[in-house]
Amino acid sequence: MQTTATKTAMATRTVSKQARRSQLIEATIACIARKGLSSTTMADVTQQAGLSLGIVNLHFVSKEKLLIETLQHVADEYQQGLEKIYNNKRLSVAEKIKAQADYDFSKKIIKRDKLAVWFAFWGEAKARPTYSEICARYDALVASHLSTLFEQLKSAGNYVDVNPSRVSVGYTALTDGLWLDLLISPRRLSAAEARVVVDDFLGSQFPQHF
Amino acid sequence: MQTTATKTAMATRTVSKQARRSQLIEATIACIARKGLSSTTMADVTQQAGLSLGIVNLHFVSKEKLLIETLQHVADEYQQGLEKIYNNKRLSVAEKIKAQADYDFSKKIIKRDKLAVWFAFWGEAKARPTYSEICARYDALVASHLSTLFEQLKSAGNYVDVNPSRVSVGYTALTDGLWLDLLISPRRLSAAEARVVVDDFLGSQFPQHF
DNA sequence: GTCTATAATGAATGATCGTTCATTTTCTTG
DNA sequence: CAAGAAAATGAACGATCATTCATTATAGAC
Repeated sequence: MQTTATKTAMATRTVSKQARRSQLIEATIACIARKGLSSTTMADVTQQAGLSLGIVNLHFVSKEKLLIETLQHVADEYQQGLEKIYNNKRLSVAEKIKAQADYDFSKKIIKRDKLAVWFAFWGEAKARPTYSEICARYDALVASHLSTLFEQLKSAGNYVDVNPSRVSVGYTALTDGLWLDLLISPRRLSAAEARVVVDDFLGSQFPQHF
Repeated sequence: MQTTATKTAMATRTVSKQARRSQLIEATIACIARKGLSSTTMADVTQQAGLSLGIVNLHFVSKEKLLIETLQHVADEYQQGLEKIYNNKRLSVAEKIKAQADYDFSKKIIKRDKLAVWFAFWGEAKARPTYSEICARYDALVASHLSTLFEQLKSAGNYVDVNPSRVSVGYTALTDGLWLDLLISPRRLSAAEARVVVDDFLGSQFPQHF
C-alpha cells in the first residue's frame, strides 16, 4: 500500500482527478457566463466539458457542491494575485495600492466570464449562507490589507483628514460598482476608463501620492 | 357599452386588477429577498400573497412576466423618488446632489428587500436581455441627470480638473458598491457610514460645495 | 332574487432536471 | 497479456415546478 509503485499510481490518479475537477469548474464558469446561474444545468456543464452526464456527481457529489467550489475557485484566483502584490517587498505602500488598482482592472480580472460568476453568486448570496460566507471572507481579507496600507500612507504623508478604513470601504465599493458597470453596460464604460475613475478617487484622497 | 354605468364598472374592475397585481409584485419581492430569485416558486409567491396557485398566470400570464414587472416596479419606484428631486426648482445644483445622496441611503431605499431584488436581477442580467434592458435604461437616466448636475457644479465653482461624466460614473459605481456591501455584510457597514463615504467622495471632488 | 360575467381556485398534467447505478471503457499491476 | 480496479457513461427514475382548465365563488345588472 505504501510501495513506490502504488504511491506513483495514486499520485497519477490524484492529478488526473484534480484535472477533471478543474475542467468541470471551468465549464461551470463558462455556462454561468453564458446562461446565468439559475438556468445552468448539469447537462449544460457536462456537455460544455465534453464529458458525460454522471461525471459531476462522481467528482463533486452534487450540483450544489460544484457551484460552491466554483465560487471558491474564482475567489481564490483573485486573492492569489493580490497576495503576490501584498507580499512583494520591493514595492512601497503607494506602489502596492497602485499595483492593486492596476490588477483590479487588468485583462486577467476583467474577464466577462469571471465578473458574471461574481455577480451571479452575489445575487444569490443573501439566500445561501455558504455563498455569503465565501464572499464575506474574501471581502474581509481585502478590507484588512487595504486599511493597513491606507493607514501607512496616512502617516507617511501627514494626511490629517483621511479616515483609512473609510477610504478602504470606499475603494472596494467603487471597484465593485465599476465591475458591475463593466459587466452590465460595457458599451458605456471600458476597463481603461474605469481605471482612471479609481485613480481620480485615490488622487483626491492622497494627492501627494497619486 | 359606453354608458356611465358600464364605465364605472370597468373602472372598478380595473382598479381591483391593479391592486391584485401590486399585491403579487410585493409578494414576489418578499420571496426573492427571503429565498433568492432562483428558488422562488409560484407556490411561494401565491402563498405569500395568501392567494391560490393559479392566480399569477391569470394576472401576469407567466412567471417570467411577473418577474420582469417586479424588476420594473422596483426600478420605477426608485426613479420616481429621483425625479422629484431633479424637478424640484427650489433646490440648487449642489442641494440636488446632496438630496440624491441622502435619498440613496435613506430608509426607504435601503430596505434589504429592495436591495436583494436589485442584485438578484443584476446577477441574472447578463443572461436575460430583458433584465439587462431595464437595468441599462435606468442606469442611463441616472447617469445623464448626474452628468448634467456635475457639469453645472463645475462651471459654478471653477473646478478645472474635474471631469463631470467621470465623476458621474464614479458616483453611481460607488453607490452600487456600497449597496452591495450593505446587503452582503450589514455587520461591517451601516447606511449612515455609507452615506459618509459618499460625502467624502463628493467633498474630495467639489471641496467648495460639500 | 335571478342571471350573467368575471375572478379565483387547486387538482391534474407535462416538462425539466438532479441524481442513481448497472454497464462499459480505460488503466495499472504482475 | 490477463485480471482487477478505477473512471466514465448515459438510460432510467423520481422530485420539483410552471402551467392549464374544469369547477366554484363573487359581484354587478335588471
